[in-house]
Amino acid sequence: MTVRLFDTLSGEARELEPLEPGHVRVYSCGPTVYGPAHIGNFRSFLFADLLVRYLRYRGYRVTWVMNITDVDDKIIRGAAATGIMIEELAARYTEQFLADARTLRMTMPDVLPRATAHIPEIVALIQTLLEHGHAYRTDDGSIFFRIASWPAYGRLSRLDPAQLRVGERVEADDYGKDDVRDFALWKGPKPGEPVWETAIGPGRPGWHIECSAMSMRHLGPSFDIHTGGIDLIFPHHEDEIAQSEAATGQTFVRTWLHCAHLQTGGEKMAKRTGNIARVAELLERGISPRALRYALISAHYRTSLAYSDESLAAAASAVQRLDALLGALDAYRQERPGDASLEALLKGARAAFEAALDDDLNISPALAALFELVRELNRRIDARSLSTADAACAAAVIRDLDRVLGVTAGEAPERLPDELVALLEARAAARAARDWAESDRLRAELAARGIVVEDTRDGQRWRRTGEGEQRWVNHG
RNA sequence: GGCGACGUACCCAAGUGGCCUAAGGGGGAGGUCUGCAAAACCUCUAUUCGCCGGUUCGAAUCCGGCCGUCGCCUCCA
Repeated sequence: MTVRLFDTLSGEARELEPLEPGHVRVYSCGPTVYGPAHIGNFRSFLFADLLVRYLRYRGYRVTWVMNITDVDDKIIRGAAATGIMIEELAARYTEQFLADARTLRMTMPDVLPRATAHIPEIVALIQTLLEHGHAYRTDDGSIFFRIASWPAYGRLSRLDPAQLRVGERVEADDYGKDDVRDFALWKGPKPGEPVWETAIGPGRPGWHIECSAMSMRHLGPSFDIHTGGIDLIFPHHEDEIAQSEAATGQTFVRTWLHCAHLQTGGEKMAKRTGNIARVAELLERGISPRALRYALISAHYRTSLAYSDESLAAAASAVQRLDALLGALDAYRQERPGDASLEALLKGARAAFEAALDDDLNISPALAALFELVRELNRRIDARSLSTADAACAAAVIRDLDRVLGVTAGEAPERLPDELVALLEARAAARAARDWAESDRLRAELAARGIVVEDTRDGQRWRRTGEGEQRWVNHG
């Protein structure tokens, strides 16, 4: 069994064969830190996270690089509008991004390179392109990539350069271009904009060049996987290929993976349409981060995903179903011989889970396999047909599969204040004495203090009421 | 205008020629279990896959047309 991934450039699914056997190098286009990212952005970051988690689950060593664009037109405008330095604005939203990423349990990339920390690499790349005749200067000190010098331009996006509509938003300072379709590698100095004094003159980097410079700096001139949103295919990734391959003469990226858009209200979630939701706002509304993560990763990455309050609620229920099972397995105690068919059940579920994800990260059948296992384990819990050791074994398998998904509750349960623990213990005692009136009174009292209690054959379990992060904790 | 994706139950969403009288999650309706509650389990909730033709022994799956939705075409994850 091998991992197959759908490559945008060739238009076909291909087996993953890392350049260096056993070691996969992945570059993901990360955020431009001009404001807080919305959850549509996070869909694409979490898709990359899922990829990395699965490859590691599969035993690959993975080097994952995600860039942070900390200088661009929007950041400059944003800083000017709020009267702060661009470094300050970028730092603020970089922090915000990292906080949101942690909230959503995104694996931390091995490297998070910032554009402003890679000016020498960017300049060197542009110098090479100038030397090879793929780039030219204009009067204002800008440097452009000459599309006409690169016949393969348009292959990734399947666009014919000759057919490209010339945008209406051509800036005044772009008039010096030889061809309106040429794109900026370096932007000449302008008042009020950051300027670097470099060997190619003063100015600042264009958007596309940073990804080429940073990916090749950290992963080499040729690497395995490059991810991003589908909207980056053109022009961003098309430009990356052109400038990188024109400079090195080598294949830039072996497999291009693109994540489809998050849809809400029937259209793409985008800042310009205003139909956005942000992680911090959802947290304030009491949404569980794990439910949000589940909602964003639970559909195949190449299909657009409908997001709504309803989809979020469905995700929350699905996550709670997993929580409830794990809680039940952890509390389960039964002296009896082991379940002879359990091993085959667990192996079968794992095999189905892996087969689905091997197939271009097809997560839907993987989740189906997981939930079929959940139902079967619940049946066996009800039937008391598992031994204590069986239950622990089953829980371990679920948690192992969750290394890929990252949606189950963490290991460290919350400690309740002593007075609430006392109430739980009093209730357990009342139940042991079959004093139902007292038991119900204590349940109501706990409920009034925000604690839901349930009774199982293996004792009480509790969790906090309301929205937000919830998990069942077994108690006696 | 050019290029592309998609249309499966109340919602989300797999399945891309026979194992489909169509996964899984959510929601809804009944039931079992339970002191009660919750959880869990069981049954039901698409004889049908946008519409119309065609190919085939056989199609949700292939082909053609039509209708509809969405995306990209130098801000974009």
